[in-house]
Amino acid sequence: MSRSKDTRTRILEATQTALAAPPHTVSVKRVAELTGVSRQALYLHFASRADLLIAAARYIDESLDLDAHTAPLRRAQSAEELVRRYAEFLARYNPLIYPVVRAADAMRVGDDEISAAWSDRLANRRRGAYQTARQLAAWRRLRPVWTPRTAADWLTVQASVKVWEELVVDLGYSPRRFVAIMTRAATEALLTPRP
Amino acid sequence: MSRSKDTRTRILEATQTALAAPPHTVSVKRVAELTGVSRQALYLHFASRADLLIAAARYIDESLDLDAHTAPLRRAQSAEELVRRYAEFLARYNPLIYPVVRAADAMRVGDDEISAAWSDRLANRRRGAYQTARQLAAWRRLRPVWTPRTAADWLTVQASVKVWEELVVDLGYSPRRFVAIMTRAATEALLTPRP
DNA sequence: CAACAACTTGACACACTGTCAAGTTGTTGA
DNA sequence: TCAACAACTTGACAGTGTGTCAAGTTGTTG
Repeated sequence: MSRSKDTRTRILEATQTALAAPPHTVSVKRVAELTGVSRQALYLHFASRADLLIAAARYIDESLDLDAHTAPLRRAQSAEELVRRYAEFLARYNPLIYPVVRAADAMRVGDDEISAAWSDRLANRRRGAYQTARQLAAWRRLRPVWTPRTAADWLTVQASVKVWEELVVDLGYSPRRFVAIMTRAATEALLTPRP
Repeated sequence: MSRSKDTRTRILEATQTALAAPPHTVSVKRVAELTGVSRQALYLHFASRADLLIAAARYIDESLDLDAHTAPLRRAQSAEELVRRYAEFLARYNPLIYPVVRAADAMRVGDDEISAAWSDRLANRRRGAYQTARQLAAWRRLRPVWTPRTAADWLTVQASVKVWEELVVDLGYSPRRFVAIMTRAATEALLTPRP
C-alpha cells in the first residue's frame, strides 16, 4: 500500500473539485497544490495532463454508480414513463460530470489520446440510448418513421452534455424546465400517441 | 489605407483556414506565419488571442452572408418545408463555421470576453429559431404542447453546432442523413399532423 | 536492516502569451 | 519636396504552462 492512502484517488478528486469551481480550468500545478503533493507526483500517476483528464472522467463515471442512476429507467412501466425518467436521469447526472467532461471536450481537438477516450464515452452513451429505443420499439410505441437505430442515435445526441449545457447553463433553464422540455420533445418526436 | 491592403482581413482568413486543417488549433505565432506578417502585427489588430478568435467568428458570420443562406427558409410554403429547409440550412452552414466556433467554445471557459461574444451568438441563433417557431404557430401547425417560446428554445439547441458536430463528426452521419434525422425529429416533435 | 516504492526538491528545455522599445518603410498632406 | 504619420518589423523580456531528469528522503515490508 502507499504512504498516504491512495494518492491517485485524491488527485482525481482534487481535479474534479477544481474543475467544478471557477475558473473551471486546471493546470497540473494547481491540481498538485490542491491535492497536497508535489507536481512531479502527478507525473508518477498520470502520463500527461490529457491522461489526467481522461482518468478523472473515467473515475467520475465509476464513482457515480451509473447503474444506480439508471435503475429507474429499467423500472419504467410505460413509454411515457421511460422517456420522462430518461430526461430526469440526464438532469441529475449531467451536472455531476459536466465540469470534467467539458474540460476533456475542450482539449480533445488535436489530442489522439483524449479523442479515443471520448469515442469510448460516446459509444457507451449510444448503447444506453439503444437500449431505451429498443424498449420503446418492443412496446410498439416507436413512431413508424423511426428505427430503433435512428431513434437511438437521435437520443444519443439529445443525451449529450452539450445539449444539457446549452439549455441549463447558457439558456438558464432550471432542472425542472430541462426535464419538461426534453420529455416533451422526446415524447412527441418518438412516441406514437397513447393507445 | 494600409500598406498591404487590409492586413486585418488576411489575418482573420488565415485564422479560419488554419483552424479548418489539422491540428485544428492555432497559436498566435502560427497565424502570423500563415498571414505572412510578424507576430507583433497581430497584436496591433487584436488585443489578445481570445479577441482574435472572437473577431474570426464574427468575420465568418458576416462574410458568409447569413441572409442568403436563410433565404430559402423565408420562402417555405408549408410547415414541413420550413422544417426541412431549416435542417438543410444547418447542414450547409455548420461545417463552414464549425472550426472557428469550436475553438471559441473550447476557450470560452474562464474568459469573460469570449463568454460575452458567445452569448451574442446564442441570442442570434435564438432569434432565428423564434422566427421559425412563430411561423409554425401562425400556420397553426405547432403542437399544442408547445408555445412559440419553448419551441424556439428547443430549436435553438437543435441548431447548435455541437449537435451537428456530434452527429456528423462523431457519429459519422453524412449531410444527407443529418438532414433526414433532424427533419424527422423536428417534424414529429413540433408539428401537428398534416391537415 | 536492507531493499523497495512513493514521494520530494530543484533544475532544465521548450512552447506559448502578452508587452515594450527602437527601428524601418510606405503614404499623404502642407 | 519633405515632415509627419501609420503600419509594420525586429528583438528582447517576463511570466506561465508542460513535460523530463537526476538526486535525494522517508515510510513499509520481507
